Amino acid sequence: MAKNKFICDCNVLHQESIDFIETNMLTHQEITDVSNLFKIIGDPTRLKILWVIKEKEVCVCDICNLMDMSKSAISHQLAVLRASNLVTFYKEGKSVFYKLADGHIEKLIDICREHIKE
Amino acid sequence: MAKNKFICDCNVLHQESIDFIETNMLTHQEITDVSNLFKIIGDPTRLKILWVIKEKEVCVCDICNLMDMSKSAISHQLAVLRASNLVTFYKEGKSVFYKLADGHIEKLIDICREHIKE
DNA sequence: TTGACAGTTGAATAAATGTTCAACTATAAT
DNA sequence: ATTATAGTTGAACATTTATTCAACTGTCAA
Repeated sequence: MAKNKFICDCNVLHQESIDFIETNMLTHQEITDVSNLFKIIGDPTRLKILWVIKEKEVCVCDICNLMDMSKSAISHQLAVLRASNLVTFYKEGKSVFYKLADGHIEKLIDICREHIKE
Repeated sequence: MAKNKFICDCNVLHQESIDFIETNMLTHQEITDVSNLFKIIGDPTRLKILWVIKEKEVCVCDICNLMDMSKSAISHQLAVLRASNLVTFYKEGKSVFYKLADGHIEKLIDICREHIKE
């Protein structure tokens, strides 16, 4: 049924389509989770970080040098990646080494590159 | 070689790591393209629209009703999706029907849902 | 041709976000 | 102990971005 008489003033409703789609719709939580993950990868700085640590475990210093960015900027984005469990890390002396949490992100990036090519 | 003496003041450099990573690094253009695509899917409204039209070709009215949002808001986001060639559309009378441009996005969403489950 | 409606668009507003700066913690070396 | 350095963090600032509002186009019906 039309839920939003107050927001949308349309009369053209394809009820069967709407019902069918509503049956297969993602939950609000799923939409939130999935879009949040994409949003995180949807920033060039974070994407580049992920790409860098996908190749090798590297310390924050190395990331800064590879990306020509300040330690602070990198560290802030690493905090975002940590909060989303996309990366793990271990300390060694004064350095902190980061690596990808799992292979899903790699897969995501590859599929996306395929798409771009077309 | 260290490129940013001015930005990062680190001394701990793992040169072999840096060289190896730089060899396999994505180009600036690739980083931009890929992150732009992810950013577009990384918005809950756009993600939901994509999910909706993945199931069936529907008109803007139907999308509005399914999502409880105004025609203007939906139309603005459809414009973004059009600009990125993620959707195609055809007109039928006063209505405009949208559908997914290809199956890549579906694949992306599925992989992402897998990731979320863990 | 007039009125009604599906959809688009530009400007304005409010909210979210990325980087910088400065202060801080923790580890290592002298 | 003191100093230097790798890394983190909070506040401030500037930029981006999503939605609303109002005006507009184009199609259909009377």
